[in-house]
Amino acid sequence: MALEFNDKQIHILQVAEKLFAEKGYDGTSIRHIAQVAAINVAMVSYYFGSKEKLLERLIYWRTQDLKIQLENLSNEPLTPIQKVEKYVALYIQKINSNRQMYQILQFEISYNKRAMDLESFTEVKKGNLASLSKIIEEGQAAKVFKSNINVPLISPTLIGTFFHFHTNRSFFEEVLKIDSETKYNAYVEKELTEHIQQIIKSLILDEK
Amino acid sequence: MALEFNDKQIHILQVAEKLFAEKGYDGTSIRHIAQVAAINVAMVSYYFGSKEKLLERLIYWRTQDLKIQLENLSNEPLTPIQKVEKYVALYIQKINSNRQMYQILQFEISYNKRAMDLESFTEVKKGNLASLSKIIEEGQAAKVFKSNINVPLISPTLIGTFFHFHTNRSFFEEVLKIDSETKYNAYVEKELTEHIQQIIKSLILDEK
DNA sequence: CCAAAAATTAAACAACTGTTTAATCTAAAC
DNA sequence: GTTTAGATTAAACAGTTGTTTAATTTTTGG
Repeated sequence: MALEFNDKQIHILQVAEKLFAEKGYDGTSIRHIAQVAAINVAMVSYYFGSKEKLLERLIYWRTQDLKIQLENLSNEPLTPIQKVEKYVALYIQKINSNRQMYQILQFEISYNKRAMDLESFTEVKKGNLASLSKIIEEGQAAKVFKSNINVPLISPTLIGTFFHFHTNRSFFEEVLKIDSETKYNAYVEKELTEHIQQIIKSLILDEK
Repeated sequence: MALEFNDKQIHILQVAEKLFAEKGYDGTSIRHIAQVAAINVAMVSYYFGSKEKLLERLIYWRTQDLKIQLENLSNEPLTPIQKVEKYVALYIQKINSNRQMYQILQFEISYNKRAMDLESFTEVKKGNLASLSKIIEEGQAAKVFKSNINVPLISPTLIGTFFHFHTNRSFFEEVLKIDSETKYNAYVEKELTEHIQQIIKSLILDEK
């Protein structure tokens, strides 16, 4: 699939991403996209063929960003436990900066009525899982990690915790007395990240 | 708000719940609901006023079910840690049997474009949080729980883990080699539940 | 049995949906 | 400067949307 987009196409993709994430695919009309993007309605069909193909292209375009880069991490002189911590921090950072796309994907996956090709996303998930498996195997070989770890259950906890927190943001802002965007981001970066790191360490560390 | 529904109204609510959960609110037309429920399109307006009010009533109707019953639990002769385990098991059971409503609520919360009254759900969440706080305080008083526990972060992990697992069900079925409905339910009841219980225990237990 | 109320229906309504058309404008190529 | 391909437009298209209407049927209560 060709992925060379011109500036106008990228602009449309960005507006569509925002609106799909905010109002859902079905809740967003092409006319609304056109209005926000300040273009004519026909331009979406002209450039992308259809609304559904626009979504397809958007997902394929953004999905490339969701792969966690661990090539460098593997070679860094870090202990297995440090690598896990860094993996978690990188993952949260990645989800956080791609909130909108994760939101869209989440609903496309559960409402799988559009026979959409989500294989590229599945590949990314498998890749991320394999990266984590590798780190964990290193730790197990070094006898610092438990031997019986259910690796596939780690990412649901990581992603699920973050996303449920974010979806119910206003509830937690009230409960935790967070009253500004800055404080929210700080809370995610520190408390929430540490919370998740602590959980994952407890799942893999051998407690004597 | 009156909540006495006749059989026909309940039938409409059940069909709407199923379709809203499967295809989303915007992805579900009144005509589709009417067709599945085998009624005339006008009946929805007749009984509920509008599509939006149907959703409102549906949420309010089901939300009552989402409160975790812990009155009996508190009086049972259980240790604090046993109470937490039971709390988690009850919570997962509750989410599992109300998957559809949780799906709808998740959507409505994040796409809060409909100025919907979700306060009843917020109250439930607060109640569930208070129940957990009470158990944890008991455990802290008995010196078996840690003193610095971030209680509000526990439920996002609980609910988030479950839901992300369930949303990406087909992915995990492939990875975990689960090939039947029975095996899936068994996995949720056993492995996934134990996974979450283990996590939450690690968050509250004082490790010497 | 009959009158009043409630339930049910098909049809119509206007607004909105994604998409296409055909005409016009813009900019590059020769 | 003319040709040509691409970009952009307003208008029209047919289908769907939620909702209302007015007529009809069914049920209820005296």
